[in-house]
Amino acid sequence: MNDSLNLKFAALADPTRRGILAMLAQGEATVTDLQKPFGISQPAISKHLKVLEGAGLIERGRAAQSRPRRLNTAALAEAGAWIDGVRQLWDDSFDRLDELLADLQQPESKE
Amino acid sequence: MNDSLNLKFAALADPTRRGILAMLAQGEATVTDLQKPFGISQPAISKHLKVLEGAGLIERGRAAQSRPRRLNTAALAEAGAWIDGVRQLWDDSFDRLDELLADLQQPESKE
DNA sequence: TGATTATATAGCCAACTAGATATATAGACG
DNA sequence: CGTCTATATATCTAGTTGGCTATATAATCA
Repeated sequence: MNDSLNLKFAALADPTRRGILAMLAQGEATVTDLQKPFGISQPAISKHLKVLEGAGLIERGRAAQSRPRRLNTAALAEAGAWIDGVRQLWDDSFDRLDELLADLQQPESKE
Repeated sequence: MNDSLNLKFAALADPTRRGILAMLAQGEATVTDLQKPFGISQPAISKHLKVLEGAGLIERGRAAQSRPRRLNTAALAEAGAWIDGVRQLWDDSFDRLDELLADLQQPESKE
């Protein structure tokens, strides 16, 4: 259970894949387009795209013999939501109450 | 260059580490505390903590013989900011102008 | 001091990953 | 049809990773 989140974060862990996502944020791009900026082989790009697609982060279109990729921002948002969730949990947590109390008990805190 | 972002996303790629972060979102915890929920060895936990600390996502305190870990939300926020940046880029992109135009040229769009 | 508790480190191994090259598939076009 | 362009798949390999057990360090306490 939540495997798709797992796939998303695993996909985001690679810098080349993040680069691909950044490129796709500016619009659709073909495999050949995507290959240029990174100094790696076409199969390597295709493999990365497969991972990204498996994570739902991108989608595959079709135009003539090319398969332009497009960003799926909703899937990206899910990863962002996990991060926000943890941060929110932290912000709302009462577990740090003792710290606050400790602070209040030392009125002459220098620094 | 931006290596620290890399470390953050790599750290987030593992489900156990995300679990640890989720636990720490509710307050400090020791290595022993953290070990319980996951069915893995103490050294495995320590290794994960080392990765998380290397990414700046957590910090190490000290209390008697224990080293309680605490979440660093600012570092987490940086990963979130990258995601938001890509989404923003997509939202603001003019590359999809043609789509809009195509839409406008079909006035009888139902729905 | 010696025993106990908490954590870290070392070394090992199986699984996975990112890259490469070689080859296959598929559509476009003359 | 054959050729070119675009992409996908197969196979291999070196490097990384996540887990383990065994052991080391470090602080506490009797």
